[in-house]
Amino acid sequence: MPRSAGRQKSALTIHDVARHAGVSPMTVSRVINGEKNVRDATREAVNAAIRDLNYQPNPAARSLAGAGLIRIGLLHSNARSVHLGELLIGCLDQCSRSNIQLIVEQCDAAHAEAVAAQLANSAIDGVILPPPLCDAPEVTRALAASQIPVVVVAAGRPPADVSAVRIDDVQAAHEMTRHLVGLGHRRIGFIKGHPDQTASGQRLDGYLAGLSEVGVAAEQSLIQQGDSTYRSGLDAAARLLALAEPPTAIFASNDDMAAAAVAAAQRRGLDVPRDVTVVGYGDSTLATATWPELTTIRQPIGDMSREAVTLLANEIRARRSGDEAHPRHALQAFALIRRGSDGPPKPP
Amino acid sequence: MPRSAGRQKSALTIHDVARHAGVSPMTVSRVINGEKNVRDATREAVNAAIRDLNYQPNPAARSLAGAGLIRIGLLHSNARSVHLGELLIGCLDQCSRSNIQLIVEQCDAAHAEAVAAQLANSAIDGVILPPPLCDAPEVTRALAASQIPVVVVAAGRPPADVSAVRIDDVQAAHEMTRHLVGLGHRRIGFIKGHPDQTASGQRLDGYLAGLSEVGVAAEQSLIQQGDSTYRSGLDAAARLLALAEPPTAIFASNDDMAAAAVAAAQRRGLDVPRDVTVVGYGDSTLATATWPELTTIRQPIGDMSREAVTLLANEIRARRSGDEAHPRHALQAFALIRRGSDGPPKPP
DNA sequence: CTGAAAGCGCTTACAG
DNA sequence: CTGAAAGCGCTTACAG
Repeated sequence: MPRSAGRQKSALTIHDVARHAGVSPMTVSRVINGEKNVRDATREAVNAAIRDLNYQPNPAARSLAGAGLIRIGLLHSNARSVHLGELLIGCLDQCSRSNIQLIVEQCDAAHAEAVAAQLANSAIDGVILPPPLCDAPEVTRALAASQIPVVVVAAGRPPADVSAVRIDDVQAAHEMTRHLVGLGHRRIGFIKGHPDQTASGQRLDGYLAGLSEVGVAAEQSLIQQGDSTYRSGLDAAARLLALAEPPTAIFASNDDMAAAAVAAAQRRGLDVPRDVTVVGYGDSTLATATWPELTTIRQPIGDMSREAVTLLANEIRARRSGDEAHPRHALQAFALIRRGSDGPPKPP
Repeated sequence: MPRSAGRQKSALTIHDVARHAGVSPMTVSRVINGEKNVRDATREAVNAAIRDLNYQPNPAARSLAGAGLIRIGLLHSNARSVHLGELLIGCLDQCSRSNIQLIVEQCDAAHAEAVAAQLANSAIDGVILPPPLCDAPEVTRALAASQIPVVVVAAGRPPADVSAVRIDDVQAAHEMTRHLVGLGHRRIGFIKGHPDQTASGQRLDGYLAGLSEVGVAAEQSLIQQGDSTYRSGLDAAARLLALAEPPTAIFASNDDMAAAAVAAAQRRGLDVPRDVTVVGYGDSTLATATWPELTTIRQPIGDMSREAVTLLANEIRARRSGDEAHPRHALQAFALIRRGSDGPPKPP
């Protein structure tokens, strides 16, 4: 008898994979869930079968049979953020691998308590907090009050009592400064980010370390305050370039402000990078949506999101099985991405 | 024996409701699904029990047992796209409402066939195609060959045989042109988008219509070809501004090129909008990550994504129940967002 | 380290 | 109009 019309074209199941690999369905399940007690040879055979057949586990079945679906909330402050796309791709990817349900919610710091209450009430097991929410004490406090585990992503100095995934902002900014010095720059301007974001301070520290490493004294006039927006970068860069002895390079602590610094330089008739070098930080979508494209520090937001999901899921599982859940801090590798906005200082 | 620690707090089931109402679980299922053949009295008893117990059906169980979970694929060409965040937010939102699984996959037009094959193989029921994939014939053709229903989002001229959600690009560009004319502009430059994107042609048509409406003849030199990138906008705007009689306003057919046009003007020492007006199209994240912020046409990408999911789900359900599925074309409202980059022409 | 059995909560297909 | 049986695809708990 044929399958009824309403039925889906039947997808592959764990049994197909088991048959293909010559093991039991149970073993396939173990491999899928990354359990320990499987011989390497067996594991590889199963993985090969999964690849061959292009098998994908049925999430409904996993939730139904499993120890309870994990539901993770991703709070963001702004749907227009330049990092949101990558952030979502990473979270989604890891969630689908681990059969975790992702609930995405918009949240202003102002309504943190209401949102936390709602999350607690709708059976959310944990929350991921990207910038700038990761640095909003109202939000982390409200979540802590509701006993909801949290992992902050890309915070400069994450609170000790919540999990975090980040890059070493001090090191990264240090390396960028070293790169600039290596190019021959000695007068390097710096544009600080929003004072509430803990990463801003870390990046400044890295810049300072890079300078002192080669015995260059920091100069107050070369360090200008921005607030992470394009507009603030424009003003800060203008101040820098109007200096009696302007910098030969400008290091902005995010890409928005770096793009603005490029614009500010060009407005004064300066060519980037021939007349002045400009570098950014973050490698947001903006870094390649400008000209010249920005030399910048790549924060691997996608991978950081993936790890955040994993950390959070582990913490949730530990809690469910009654174990104590210790917050973990993970550091990921950054990279200096060289594009078109940097070069040696202009010969006098 | 107690439930194992790992198990979630067990929720109410259809059996609890059945017992409470004095019927079989099957009857409860019928009531929940609004089937016809249930006596009114029985139906009411069941509904009362559902209310009394505050019962909520388990979605995982329904998907597993039922006519099959709907799985929708979202194909994107680039994780760094400035629209991806909003697009994902919209799809995710609608999918969670309708108990649909969203699978996000990266796809180059070059590997369209491989991706289509993989999707067909992994039991994806339908695919959403945002720009620029919506205009890639290789992709739509490969999907059609695999019999996978498609809905394209934000295509200028969607193929007649696939569903589509879009705004009226001709009208929108027409309205923007009318706005510029209303401000007093008569020499309006236009930067065309990538020739492969069907929306580019539509936007040009709207611009032309707006001009002819007030009896202004189109001028070839005022219409410059771009390719939708920032870089191309820079060059096109430079050509426009170098004209013997330059335009008093520039209408770029996307925000990337508009941001570039602003930069090009500023590089020539022109103030935007005092010396020259620049407007964009799309309201991408870029529109507010520049200065002045761009006056632009808002494409409601979030809502368009939501509707795309709904359209696709309906088409999938129709197919499954053996009905013929007609592609539908939905038009959403655009809006002219006025920000800081437009003004009246500079008095001579 | 691996597998056979039972069952997650619901719906389908059939029988009355 | 209603119900008893089987099964969706997976995981848990147990046994070896």
